[in-house]
Amino acid sequence: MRYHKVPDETIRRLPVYLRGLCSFPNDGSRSISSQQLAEVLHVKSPQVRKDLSYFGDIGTPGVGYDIQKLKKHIRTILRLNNTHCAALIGYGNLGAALLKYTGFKTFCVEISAVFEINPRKIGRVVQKIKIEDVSNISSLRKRGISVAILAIPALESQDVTDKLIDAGVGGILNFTPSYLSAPTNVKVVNIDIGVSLACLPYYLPVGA
Amino acid sequence: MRYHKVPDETIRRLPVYLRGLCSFPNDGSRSISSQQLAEVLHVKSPQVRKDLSYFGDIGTPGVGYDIQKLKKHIRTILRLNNTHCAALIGYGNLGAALLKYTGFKTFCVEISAVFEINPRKIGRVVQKIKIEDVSNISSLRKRGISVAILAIPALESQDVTDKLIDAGVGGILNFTPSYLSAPTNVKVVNIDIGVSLACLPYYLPVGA
DNA sequence: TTAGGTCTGTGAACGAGAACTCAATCACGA
DNA sequence: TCGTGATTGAGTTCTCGTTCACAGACCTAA
Repeated sequence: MRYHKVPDETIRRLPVYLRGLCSFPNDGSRSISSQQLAEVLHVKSPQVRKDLSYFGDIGTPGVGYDIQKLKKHIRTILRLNNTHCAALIGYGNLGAALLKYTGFKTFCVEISAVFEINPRKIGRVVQKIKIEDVSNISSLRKRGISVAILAIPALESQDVTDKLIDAGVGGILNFTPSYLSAPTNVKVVNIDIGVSLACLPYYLPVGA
Repeated sequence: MRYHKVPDETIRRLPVYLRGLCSFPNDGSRSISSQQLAEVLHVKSPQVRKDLSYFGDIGTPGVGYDIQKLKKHIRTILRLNNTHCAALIGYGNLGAALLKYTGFKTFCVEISAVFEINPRKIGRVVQKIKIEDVSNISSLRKRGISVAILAIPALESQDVTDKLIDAGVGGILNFTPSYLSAPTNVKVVNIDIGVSLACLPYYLPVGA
């Protein structure tokens, strides 16, 4: 693993590769070429090779990539070998949907704690998880939870973010429409649903 | 408006600018400089100027941008002047949350139709909207709905997408974890929640 | 009317990432 | 053992978008 800096875009594609591999017919051929993988995922084959080459020699020339080995390799790179526990902050409409969302399983991530500010929701048990007060966020460090999903109103987002950072959280998936200020060693990934939707009309044909 | 091609990234930032402007104190100063705007939105000021300059001379040198005029201008560019109606496909956990989501209002987009494949849900009325069968998607054209939000299982995503395209839909917000094949005149914006979350552990400090 | 300060618009430099290309490597069969 | 076909890994080129820097436009005030 020569240590050039790996582009963020590459990291973002790795889960896509992983999911593609998981849905690949496991029986039959044990190997897959960059071209085959590229076709399934709708990217270019040099892209696949370049992405994977950042992490050392994974494939074998003339053959391709061993499917099982590649899956394991990507999981190791992304640190998805053992199940990661995540905290969900905000049990509103979106929060409730995210808690039930099944798409995290592929990536060995599991929501194991839920926090709320609304006293009427605190204490309720949902999906076997007891909703806690946001003041309990400080306990995340000793519980070994270092990833958080933020699904609360914009107004409180920075306050809660500060609490999360204090509690040792190193990665935040931000569904709020606000910019979150955080130290460089904390990774924030933003999902701005409103903005994503607002872009669409621009691309509509002029008549519509 | 000299017609150089506008980068997608610029289009994506425009809604962010718009939201920033909306939350700006309307009273007092009527103008805002690129630097002020940049500070609020956490981007660089040349970026703001460049983005806006793609669409002609909007600001006035020595003064800045007239807030009201700029808002109107961005809305015009993004075609958000009059309310856009969108169709929601899939009333599962996520779909239900999206229907209640209030973040679309800022951008004058409103969900005005809901479709489902599950017969037990069809006919129910939610948020004043009657859930329809997916076969009704073909009626979207004459109803003037050209934007769709896709929140269904991955398996059916391409089928439904084809139906949407047949019905004249020109923009799709895709929450499914699948690649959607669509003609170039149809814009697909992907939100892959699983992938976004799966990226986070990579950035955690090595001990965690 | 003019001088000075402010801020935009834009061409040019810069940088990051994607695509291309090809030498090096491997499996396999003769 | 050697030759052939397939495929990777990585250096190079290309493309796109961001940042920079400055000329020119505008406002204000004297």
